[in-house]
Amino acid sequence: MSVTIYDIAKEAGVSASTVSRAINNKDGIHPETKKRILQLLKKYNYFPNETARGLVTKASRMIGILVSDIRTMHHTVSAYFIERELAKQGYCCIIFNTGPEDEVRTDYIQILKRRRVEGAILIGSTFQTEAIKEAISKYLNDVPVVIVNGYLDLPNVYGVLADEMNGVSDCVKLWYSKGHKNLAFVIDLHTPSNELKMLGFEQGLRNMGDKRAPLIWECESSLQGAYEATKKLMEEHPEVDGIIYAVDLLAAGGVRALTDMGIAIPEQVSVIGIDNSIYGEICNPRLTSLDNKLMDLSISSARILMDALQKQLTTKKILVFSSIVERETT
Amino acid sequence: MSVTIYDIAKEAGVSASTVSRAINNKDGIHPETKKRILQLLKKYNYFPNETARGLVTKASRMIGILVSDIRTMHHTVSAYFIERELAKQGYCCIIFNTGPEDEVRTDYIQILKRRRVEGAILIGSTFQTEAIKEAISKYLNDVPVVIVNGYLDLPNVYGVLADEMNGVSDCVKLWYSKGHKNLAFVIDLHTPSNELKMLGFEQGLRNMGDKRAPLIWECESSLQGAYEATKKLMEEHPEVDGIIYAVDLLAAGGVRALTDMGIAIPEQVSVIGIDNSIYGEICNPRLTSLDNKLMDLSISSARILMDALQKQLTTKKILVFSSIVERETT
DNA sequence: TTGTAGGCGTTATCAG
DNA sequence: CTGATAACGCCTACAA
Repeated sequence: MSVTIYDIAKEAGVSASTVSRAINNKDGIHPETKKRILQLLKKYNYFPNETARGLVTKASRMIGILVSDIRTMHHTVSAYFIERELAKQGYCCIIFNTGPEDEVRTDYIQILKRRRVEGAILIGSTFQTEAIKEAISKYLNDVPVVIVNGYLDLPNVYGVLADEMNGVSDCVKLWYSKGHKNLAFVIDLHTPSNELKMLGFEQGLRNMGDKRAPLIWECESSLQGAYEATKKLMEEHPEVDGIIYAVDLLAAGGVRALTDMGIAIPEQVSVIGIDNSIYGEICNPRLTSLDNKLMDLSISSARILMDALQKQLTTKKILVFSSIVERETT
Repeated sequence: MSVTIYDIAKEAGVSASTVSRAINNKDGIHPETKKRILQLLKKYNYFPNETARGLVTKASRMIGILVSDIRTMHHTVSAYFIERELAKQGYCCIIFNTGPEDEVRTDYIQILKRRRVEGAILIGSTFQTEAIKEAISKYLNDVPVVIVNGYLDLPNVYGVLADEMNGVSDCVKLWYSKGHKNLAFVIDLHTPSNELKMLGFEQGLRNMGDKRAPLIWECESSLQGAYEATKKLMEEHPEVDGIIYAVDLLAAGGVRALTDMGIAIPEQVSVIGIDNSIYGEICNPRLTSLDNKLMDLSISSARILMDALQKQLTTKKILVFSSIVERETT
């Protein structure tokens, strides 16, 4: 089908090895010969078959990316920066949307193995499960694996985590400084990441000397879910004057509910989201949000993977600090 | 490194070909032998090297996806559905964020060639340029290529397009029926897709018998850009009572500007976005939007690629109808 | 039913 | 400086 190194060799009247030398510009080849070959390569639009090349060099130069659903805003952003960073280093990414189930994810881990990826990045704390740990140690134990916002204790696994726990704790502190002391935390999925945020919420309250039971409020994982949950929350707990949502999208639904109820934001109820995403800017009033530094997190993940690939010892686990971006809802 | 077919063969006391037969469950192998081999495969966590396999079967089972920037909401959605559809068929996607420049994109097309992808999907009308056409005919002429929302006249290129032109024209009609007749179209990038929307706007006006010059308003491609442009638009053209934005994100910025100016939506100014994205639902009031059926478009793209791969003749170019989803801004 | 031999497109290691 | 030759891991005749 495609033109091979042999076709070029024949045309140039040399051997395949000489052509190979020209392609990979190794020395030990006559400049004239090289020039002649290079012209032919261009003439025939020759491109080396990376697959064949990888077979002998034992390097696929492919990285596997697993993500639950790339449409989730913060995962999209991660995937973007990771791809950019890896492409810069000449790697290419094969991406799979795995959904939430461990069995399906295990299948994809096997697929990555078959494709002989040189490394993998799992985006999201939900990959932090026993089943995934087992799958990695069984099928993907000979290449570095980085988890974005998660970690598994395995020799070849690295973790880059957002310090959302302290971030949320800081949010509580901010509210106290503004006189908002009846706080609620609205959570959708109980992912490891969200659990940590919740912990931060509880710790924040304790730090402020609040002895009451923290008000944790469950909601469906959607704009509408947050809308309804917020309405119910305010009906049952009219004293609430500060709500933090596990992610910006939920906060947007919450803001809408409060607005519809005629509740003044931020005077009567102050609102904070998490992710510092575009959602927060579309929201009216504009959302104050905990910036978990997704870009840094993602780029670091890619870099750590690259370091691990070059056998440079890197930290197994790093933490990236979060910071509050204040807008109009606080 | 990884265990090979030979390792298994040696352990099982058979030849490599017998192992191969067991793996690809071909007949002409003793059930007992097969069973024994299968056990060993499991025991050693053997997985065939797809790369090596691809070399001989001449099938990489990889599809290349090129997208300007996957963070752009409608492209994210496309990439998601395309990946899901292709994965279902056992293909894996290698994705690159190319940015807008033709030279860079040409480089990526070459990379796809080197990787010997079996097909490619280019997401976005901006791939509809002469330079890309040339690159495809030069480097990627032996595999099917599908353009999402675009088309190039090349034997191996297929196009799946949203009928946004008629969609926008329908928006104009809708407005007329509601008595809004001083309309404006706000555009950021002059992509082929946006140009078509603009054409639809102009045609819609003509259909209504409007002889005035259509009011086309330029803006920067961001939430803030749309915000500022809208303010200026309303200052210079206070008579405007209907604005359609090239994409939802811009419309969200516009809605915000109108709200800040104390303009009643939709009574005083009616607003329509395009894409029917989550942005429209976060926006307050909720955005009426032209649904360009991105999901259908994307799934069709993947299906057409699959059909083309199986040499089933498919239409070179299909059109998917858009429809208006009315919410609170009209 | 099984094994042998050859080849997929490259690179690497030797000789020459 | 250049050319055989042997891998890389797998599949597919063809032969046994």
